[in-house]
Amino acid sequence: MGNNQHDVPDIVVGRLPIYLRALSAMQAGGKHYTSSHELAEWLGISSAQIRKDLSHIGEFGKQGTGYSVSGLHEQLRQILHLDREWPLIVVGAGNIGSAVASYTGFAQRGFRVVALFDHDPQKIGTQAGPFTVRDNEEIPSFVKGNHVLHAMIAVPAQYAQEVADLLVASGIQGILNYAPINLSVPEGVHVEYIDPVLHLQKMTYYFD
Amino acid sequence: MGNNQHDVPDIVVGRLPIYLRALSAMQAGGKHYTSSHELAEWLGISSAQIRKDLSHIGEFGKQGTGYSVSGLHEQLRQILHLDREWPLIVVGAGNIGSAVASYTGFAQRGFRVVALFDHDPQKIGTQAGPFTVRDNEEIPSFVKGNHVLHAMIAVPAQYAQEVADLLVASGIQGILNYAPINLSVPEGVHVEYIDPVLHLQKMTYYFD
DNA sequence: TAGATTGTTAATCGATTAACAATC
DNA sequence: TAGATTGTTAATCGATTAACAATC
Repeated sequence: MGNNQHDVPDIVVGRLPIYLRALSAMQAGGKHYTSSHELAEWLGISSAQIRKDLSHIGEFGKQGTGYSVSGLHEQLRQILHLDREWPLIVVGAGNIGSAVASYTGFAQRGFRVVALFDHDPQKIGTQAGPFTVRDNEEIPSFVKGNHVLHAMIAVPAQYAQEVADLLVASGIQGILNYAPINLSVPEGVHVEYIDPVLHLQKMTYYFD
Repeated sequence: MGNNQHDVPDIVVGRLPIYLRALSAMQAGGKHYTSSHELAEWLGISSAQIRKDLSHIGEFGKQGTGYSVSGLHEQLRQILHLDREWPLIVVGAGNIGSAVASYTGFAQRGFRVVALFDHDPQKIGTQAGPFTVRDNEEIPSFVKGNHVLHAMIAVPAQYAQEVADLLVASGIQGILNYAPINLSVPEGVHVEYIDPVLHLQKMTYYFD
């Protein structure tokens, strides 16, 4: 009660999309109601954690009954600002960049790739899935002109920082970086990382 | 001193590959020594955390001097069992699976994709980068015959669980799942997840 | 030596879990 | 009503940080 949106811990914010994803799956499966216990089992976490997490953002359940799947889904969508479609650009038209730009999984979940950029004159102008590859030099005007806030970086590690600098200078506020390197960005710009090798290396510790 | 490998907290194990990655970058940059302070600034975490994390696995530094970049790099490689090359298979020869199978970033970091599988008769036998797509039915014999422990799942969400079941039955012990769905696997099998949309959705909470 | 930095201990901080009154 | 489940409080657990003696 009286939960200010801005005192939700980051770690909790990070789990809300996971809850949303589970609720989508339940909805697709025709389920109308669920409980913290069921969600917890589904996700392999504790039911107390789910109730506690949700309590940071509001009250969505009914004692004895649990949660309306579609109701909670809709609430989470609004809290995460996913009740709209966010445009997104991809920089880097190699294997990863092209694959990710063509990925069809964004549409249902609040995002749409609107352009694919590359630095290489050999690639500029070529077709990659539904996109004609644009010149990196067009990034600033494109980002400003289309009110784009999100970008994915899929260039080799040695170019990632300069691309990030260009993106930030262009007005990008959220970067998802596929290059295996840490970026430095100004306060206020969000960076997330995807590096499959880190995940694999984490597992090998337990192997042998 | 007397640190048993098995009392290293998971959360610390998860950071060791990040340290390793930073040390590789330093090494590539010709740096010979570093300190917990320098690493910390590089990674945006505290120096105390780095020293504390490393203390779980041994003593690698010298007072006054810090850490030998190559020395600590080598130690971490050994602790993470990356002093060998791990074979890896990819299931799903769509956009993402094909891109990831062709990704050249595995080789230097301990992994090598050795086969790409798909269920679709239209795809089996076709070429995807350096791979001829194999039939999913070959997975059990291939995994056993080649002592493969790691697999990446890059199939549509609705098939991911059955693929996971097949992989586990074949002897796979570590799964990196690109499908946006939670998998259930037996005790002892490691699962890691990559879902770019979760990262993007986490950021939009802070936007608007 | 003087300055720097480690590895470790103790203190702090924050996240997770357990428990239960409220109530559908 | 009786059974179930929420939202919340208090207890526990674990992770991070601060501080510093040891020492290169």
